[in-house]
Amino acid sequence: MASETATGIGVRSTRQRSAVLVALDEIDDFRSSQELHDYLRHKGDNVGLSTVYRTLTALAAAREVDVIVREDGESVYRKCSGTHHHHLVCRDCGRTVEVAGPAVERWADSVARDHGFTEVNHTLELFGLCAECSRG
Amino acid sequence: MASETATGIGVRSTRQRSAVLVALDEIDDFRSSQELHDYLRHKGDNVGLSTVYRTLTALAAAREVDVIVREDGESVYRKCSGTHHHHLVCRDCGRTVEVAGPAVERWADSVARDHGFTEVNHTLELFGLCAECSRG
DNA sequence: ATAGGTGCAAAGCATTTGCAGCAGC
DNA sequence: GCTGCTGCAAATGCTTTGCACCTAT
Repeated sequence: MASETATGIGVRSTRQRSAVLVALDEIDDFRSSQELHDYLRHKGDNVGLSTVYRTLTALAAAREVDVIVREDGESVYRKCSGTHHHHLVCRDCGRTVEVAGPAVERWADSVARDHGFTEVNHTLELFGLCAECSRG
Repeated sequence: MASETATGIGVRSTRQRSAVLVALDEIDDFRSSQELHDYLRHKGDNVGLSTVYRTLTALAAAREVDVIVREDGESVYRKCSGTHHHHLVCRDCGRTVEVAGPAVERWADSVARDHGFTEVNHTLELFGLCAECSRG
């Protein structure tokens, strides 16, 4: 809450940051930095690749976007609701559903406590084929 | 079950594969390919880095080792029990505890079903500070 | 003998960084 | 005008691959 800006990150409002934010609003599946960069390029919003990387990294750090590290090690980003949740992602078309699992959170907490661990966070993502894609 | 060998992968038994398998037995935290390579090197078991990569990839494909993709995108490997489980990992010292969560598995299945997804698998890892490390 | 395995060095990729120029404030 | 932001290109770091040699069977 130090200094509120249009983008939520940084101190200046620039064309590039707005463009990235708009793109994230338009797309609502997880996309990599490079994919977002291509998307912007095709729209005519030219933004340097490094800027896309820097912006997404900053947005993720500010918790304004969710990040998932895919199994191939590539990071993908998506604008999400503010509350804690996980994702059910179609591995074919990328369609994403936010899912909340209070039971899982409680389970994670108790497992951590049982083993004497503190400051525990968790990663949990579900990957499968959505109804559309499984009618292949 | 085509052809059973000493290592569980490939058709030949080589010094290099045995060395990697032994190392995995000796260490029981998650280690990257490069870390395992260094470990072997210090032991005097010289194995090419590419061979370590190839062996770990093959072992993971054969489900003989577990893989976790860390947040920085690096893959880390560990020999684990055969049954399905997840991990509670100390982010400081790397100490790892296998945890089973039948409730989580059921939850994942039902969430997937509710959304019409099929062939769903999930990634779930807990990261925190173990008792030792939190007494900093 | 012959395929599979190995190792080196080079290539591939995603991502980060140095630095000069540009642009909000 | 300052300072932060941008963008290019170079650098980084993990991982994969081409290819010639080696070795278990």
